[in-house]
Amino acid sequence: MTLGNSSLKWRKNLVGVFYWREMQMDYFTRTRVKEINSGQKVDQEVIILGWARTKRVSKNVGFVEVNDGSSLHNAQIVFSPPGDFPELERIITGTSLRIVGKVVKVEGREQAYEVHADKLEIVGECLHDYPLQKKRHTFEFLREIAHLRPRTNTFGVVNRFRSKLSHCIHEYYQNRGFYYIHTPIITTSDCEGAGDLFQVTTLPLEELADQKKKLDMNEDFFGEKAYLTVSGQLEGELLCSALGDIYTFGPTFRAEQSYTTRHLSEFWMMEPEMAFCDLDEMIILIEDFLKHLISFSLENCEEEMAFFNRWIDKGRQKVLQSIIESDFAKITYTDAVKILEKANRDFEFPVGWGRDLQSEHERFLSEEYFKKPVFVTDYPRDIKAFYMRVNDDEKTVRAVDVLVPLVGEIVGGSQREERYDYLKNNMLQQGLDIEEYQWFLDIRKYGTVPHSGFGLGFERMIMYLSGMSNIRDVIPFPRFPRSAKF
RNA sequence: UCCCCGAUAGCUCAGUCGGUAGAGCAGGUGGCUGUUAACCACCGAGUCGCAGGUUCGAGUCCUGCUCGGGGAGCCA
Repeated sequence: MTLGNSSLKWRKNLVGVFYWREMQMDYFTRTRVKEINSGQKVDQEVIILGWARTKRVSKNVGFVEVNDGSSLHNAQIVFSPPGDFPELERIITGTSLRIVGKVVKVEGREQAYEVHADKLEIVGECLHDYPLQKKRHTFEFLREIAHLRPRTNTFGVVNRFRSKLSHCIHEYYQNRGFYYIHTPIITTSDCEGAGDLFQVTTLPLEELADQKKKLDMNEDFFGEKAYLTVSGQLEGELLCSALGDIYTFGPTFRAEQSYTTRHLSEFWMMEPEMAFCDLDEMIILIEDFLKHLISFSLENCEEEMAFFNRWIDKGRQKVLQSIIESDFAKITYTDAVKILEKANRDFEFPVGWGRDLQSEHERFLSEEYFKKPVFVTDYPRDIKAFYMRVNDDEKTVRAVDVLVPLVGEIVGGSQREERYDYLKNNMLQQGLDIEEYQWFLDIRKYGTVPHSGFGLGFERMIMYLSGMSNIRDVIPFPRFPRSAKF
């Protein structure tokens, strides 16, 4: 294989750790497009490694816009005269290139800097059936070519934003003394109260199906039924009982048959768990945390936010700005029901104390009544999970959901039941096997402390910040029923 | 799992009353211009999602299936 004019002579260096080529791609010495467009390299000779986005060639001058993933913006490469660069003819959108040239500051053009090319090499040709055009594609089409869609403007922006926001989350918690915990992906608890699970097995299913034999789970890999986790919370509680403040941030799996714009079968969730922290204290943290993510986006992701504001959801920036300047709304479930009952509104589903809030109810509260994020607390005990702390009224639990316009529930959390007897009773009432969860009960026996935690849906947060309306478009390779390609 | 909508060129779509297929973009060729979603001319490109039915005749009407989209439930 030939890569442009560079030969592929590899040699081992003296240390024996690195390999490099003599006529290499200049990985370490190339200049990123982002640096060129920020004016750091004016009048210097640079090497650019990237992909052609568009080409315009005439008799006296030609232009190729090159993107290398470092930013939304392309470098404009100028070829003058085009006849000196025969490789130009072979360039179409998608072709990978190595260009050597000089950075020049220009006036009165769309871009402030250009690169006047001295040398052009084609690294990899792009076949003519390349499905990505210079024009806009529908997100539906791009989902079908998820292997190529990262090369588009929107998905470039989304993926860079995802990376920055992940980093921001780690930084936020690390700066506050939280420890990052890796909770298990494989679990044997079959009822964490958060939905259907994917079973993990090494049993030869097709063979067994033919034999019509009764399954002996003792022969499976773990000697019992195992699943992919639906939450790191239970293990998180154990760690928080030792380290004080911890957080998890990893993939989470739900096997529900959900076909909506805000559900995935595999998504990323961030779950902090705080010892000696009650619900009201946690709510202060949640609001500070969410506002931090918003102001981080506005201040440190200008390129991304400007793109979202222009192409995805006009006015997004203004909405976010107004949210960090005001307080979140905060009501109890009981008051929320009263508001909904008085709303004089024909809801499809009835409103009533003891019934769970439906999507349309949540939407009404966050999008119309409060028009901003709202904490809803103290839900009826019967509709919430066994581990939530029971209030003195014995009817409600110290749960909290954060509802936001556009996305719905973005955070769900609670103060945990730290009293051994209460927790045990709840578990019995909900039909859980006490023996299987003895480890979870044990921390209530040995120096129990009030503690609280919540889960933030990472993709939903990205949706909220960006205005992207389908969760399948804020994760590189979405998994949902009947779809796990790429 | 339930309800609604859709599937026509590589992409985005049009296709009237049932009469055998069109545009823009992309690609090719040529031209032109410091161009910038460049522009102009010409060219090639289609088992109209699949299977069956009604009809002299189906992209168009009917049935089933597949796939895609939206909504509901479940939740983050």
